[in-house]
Amino acid sequence: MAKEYNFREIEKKWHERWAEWQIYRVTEDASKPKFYVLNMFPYPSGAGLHVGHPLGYIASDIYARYKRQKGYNVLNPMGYDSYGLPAEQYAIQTGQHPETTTFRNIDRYREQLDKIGFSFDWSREVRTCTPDYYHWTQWAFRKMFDSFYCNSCRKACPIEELVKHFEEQGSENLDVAQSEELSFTAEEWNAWDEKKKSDVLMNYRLAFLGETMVNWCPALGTVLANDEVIDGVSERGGYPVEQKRMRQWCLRVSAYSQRLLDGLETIQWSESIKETQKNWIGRSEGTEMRFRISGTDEEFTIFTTRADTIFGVTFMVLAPESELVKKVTVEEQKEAVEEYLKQVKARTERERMIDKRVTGVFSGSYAVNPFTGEDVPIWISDYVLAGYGTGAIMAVPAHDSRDYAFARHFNLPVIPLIEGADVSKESYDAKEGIVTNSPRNREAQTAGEGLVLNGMTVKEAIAATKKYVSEHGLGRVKVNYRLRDAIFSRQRYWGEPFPVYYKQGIPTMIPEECLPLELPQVENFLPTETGEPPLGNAKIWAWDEVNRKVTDKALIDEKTVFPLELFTMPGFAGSSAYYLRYMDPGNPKALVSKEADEYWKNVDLYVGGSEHATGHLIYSRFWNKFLYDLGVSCVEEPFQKLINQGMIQGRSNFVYRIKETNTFVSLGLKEQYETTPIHVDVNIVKNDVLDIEAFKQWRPEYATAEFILEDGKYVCGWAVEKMSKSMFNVVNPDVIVENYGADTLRLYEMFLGPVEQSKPWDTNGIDGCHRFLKKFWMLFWDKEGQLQADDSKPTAENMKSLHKLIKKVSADIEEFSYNTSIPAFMVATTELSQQRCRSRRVLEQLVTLIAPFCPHIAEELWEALGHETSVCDAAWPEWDDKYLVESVVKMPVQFNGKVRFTLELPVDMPKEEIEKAALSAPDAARHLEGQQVVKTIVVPGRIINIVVKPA
RNA sequence: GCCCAGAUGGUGGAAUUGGUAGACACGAGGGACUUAAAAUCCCUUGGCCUAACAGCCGUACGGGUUCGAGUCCCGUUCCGGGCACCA
Repeated sequence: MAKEYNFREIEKKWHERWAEWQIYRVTEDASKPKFYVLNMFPYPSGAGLHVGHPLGYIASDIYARYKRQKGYNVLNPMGYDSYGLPAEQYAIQTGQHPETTTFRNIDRYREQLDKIGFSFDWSREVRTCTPDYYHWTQWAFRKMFDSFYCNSCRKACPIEELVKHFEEQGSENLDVAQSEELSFTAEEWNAWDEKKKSDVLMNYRLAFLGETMVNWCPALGTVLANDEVIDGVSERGGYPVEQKRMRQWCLRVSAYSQRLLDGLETIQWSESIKETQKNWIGRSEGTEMRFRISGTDEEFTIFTTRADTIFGVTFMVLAPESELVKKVTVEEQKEAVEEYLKQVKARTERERMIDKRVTGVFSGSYAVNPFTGEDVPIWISDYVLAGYGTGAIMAVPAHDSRDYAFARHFNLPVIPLIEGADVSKESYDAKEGIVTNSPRNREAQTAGEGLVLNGMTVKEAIAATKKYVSEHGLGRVKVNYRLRDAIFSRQRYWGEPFPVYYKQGIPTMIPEECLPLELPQVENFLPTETGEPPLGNAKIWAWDEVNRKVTDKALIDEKTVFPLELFTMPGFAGSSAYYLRYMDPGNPKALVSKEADEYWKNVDLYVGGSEHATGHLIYSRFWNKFLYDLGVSCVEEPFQKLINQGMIQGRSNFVYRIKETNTFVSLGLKEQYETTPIHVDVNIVKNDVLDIEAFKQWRPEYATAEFILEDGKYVCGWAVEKMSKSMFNVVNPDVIVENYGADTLRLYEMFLGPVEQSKPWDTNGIDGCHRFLKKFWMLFWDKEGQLQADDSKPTAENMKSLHKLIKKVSADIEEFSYNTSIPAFMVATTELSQQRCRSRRVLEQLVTLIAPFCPHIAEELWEALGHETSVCDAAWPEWDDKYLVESVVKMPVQFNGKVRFTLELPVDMPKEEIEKAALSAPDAARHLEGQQVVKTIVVPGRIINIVVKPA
């Protein structure tokens, strides 16, 4: 009897053995180099895992196992991002408490993950919703509150330093990140009361309370961060989002804009993600210029990247929210302006996006162009954003399409400044060409005497204007970033509570010793449309408890009960530094110990979806940079290399019902009838052929269905769609594991295509991978089911097949092209099988090679080969080019000055020798001496390819 | 509108980075074994022409560089992703 590949038994056995051996537990080990592999941890959603989820986990698990075999001490942890909107929405929809559903979902996830055979060190698991974890989320927030960002030293510093500065110099000589530029003296500062000082400090803290325009989502009952809003609706649920002015906790992410940008140059991420982040940060170099309001001494500042177009300014525009609006609005225009402001306010973000009509109103005032002395009208329009630059612009309709549209609509003049630019139909926006009309005539130039741009290229003109402006005190060179501060509070229940209480209205941090501040139990955790936080429903005792804890320690001076902050933190709070916690998960004294952090440093390989490009991947980098400034994290960038696995889409199947009947027609014949396509569960379809009996039982209304078949089969149609329950195209990995085994699932997920590419799941091809594993298995057993490994010397052919495979697989794993390794395994298996390879040495190495991909079968065979330890610790084999004839370098050679050769020579011939020999060779034969010609390729013309093999 | 990535058989996808395009797998067709089915194994499978050998055409489209282009350059079309009154 041949020995059967009983994957169910094998996988069960090894799951138990791994648990018993604690094989995946890692500790810091200075004798080995470290390697940190990390997956983006999942939200434990109610639907459980589908086959798309494990894709990235499998890819990283293969890498982790490979690195371990290469001798690294590998950290490969897993945990759950269990606070936040998705978990809470699921709880609300199913009418349960989020804590109940979250923990149940986690258990379900764990069960599913365990079946796939990952090498996670579960002893390091973290859950963001447990107090011993969010202790450190609150702790970091506290630290941010107590810090400001110093621009000149390019780092976060303790707020005490800033207070000291204020006491001594007021706001003089300050170069720090701030919400708005404030100006006060030391005397003023010292005279202010606590409340006022607190308010002023909010302008500088890295975590601060800010009165800002927020994305308010009434349906979700909470505010959302910019990255959580897509096309004017919420990312979760697609509910409408409106702009609302609210007092919110914010993180001063913008302080780190430049460092976030610079850091991108030091990490190995895909170009597209880096590009996305660069766009999101949106650095733009320009000039700030001051304009005087005509007839007054008042000045205001604008920002422009096209300082060279100063002579083409025909009007100015203020954002409707700008504080200047009041100042510039004259009596006669007051009514019109107020009407316009009302109108703007009534429009939601979404309406503004869809309807891009040109709107605006004249303020009645004029600004003086500092270069020409001309008066230009000041307008108010919502095409200028309050939050970017200074909320005011100089409009140059000839060279900016938005200004152009505005000018044409309100009939304002257009003055072209580039030679040959035709602005009769549209503006000329390109930053190229020769400048003219600048200035238009000498007399017009009063204040700006000396600045002549005519004849310059646009680039030269920008530089010249910048120089002139800063030298003459008309403004300054300025870099602006589009990156906004993150809104950090949510009016929801299921999140980290803020470690904040209000002392006489002053937001105050709960002392470090009193952390964590635990989330209280509440009866009603539903969000409200008005924004009243559900934490307000907490029973008094829960809050009292916290207060007592704080007061008993005499850490606050009065025995009064102070109100606590009722907002909770957003989903990204817990996921921003979890990779540090994995290094030292149980530590009650610190987020991570110095020793653990210095050993593991940062994540070497991070695997996850690209949808987090402007969310988690920005926040985490910001958070880590802050901790780096604090000296908590010893590496500035948290994720050295990033791989974005593609999404697995669903492959839906359809049946075609003939209209108004219960008869279904097969795909090939459907054109003859009028039909309606209906989604059919992909689990009752195999290779697009419908299981008719299963279909009849699927739904009661199909029990009596009739079918028009082709070739005796019912063939279904198919389409690629999102994997979702409603499309009946969800494939559960448990089912695959049950039918084919985890090793087949792992192999097939990788075989499906490049890891980084999105692709539909199609169970059809899985048989091929399963067949391969059977063949692989049979390589080791004879007809009687006996292990057929002996100590015979491997043949040259054996070695060639093996080393070809080692080389290919090693290179593929390093490059994450697992999909091309699998064919190599198939070819090698076939070759070794044909060669009737029995050599223990060869078979053992073969097992170690497949171990990262299919650990269960590898363990079983490794044990059968007589090993008592796990294959996880078997050394990764090295290849030797001497066995590889195909491994060659190609080198074009000039032959007799006329003929070119491409010589394919073994790699082990030193490069210098080839070159020397080739260049001096009177004929090619000299290279071929003592070597056997295996293949000669003569391309019509003059090219010869020669493949040689050492004799 | 701007930026990024891509387009190869019926399908998923290979191609040592400028050197015999289509590896490997699926699907399809044919065959062996079997009472039969499953499983397993073998052969064929880009298109056209041919009895066959051979030959010609083929990597979205149009040009170019090169002895030689799926690969490099220029232009066009299409699909995907990101940003978007960001001055």
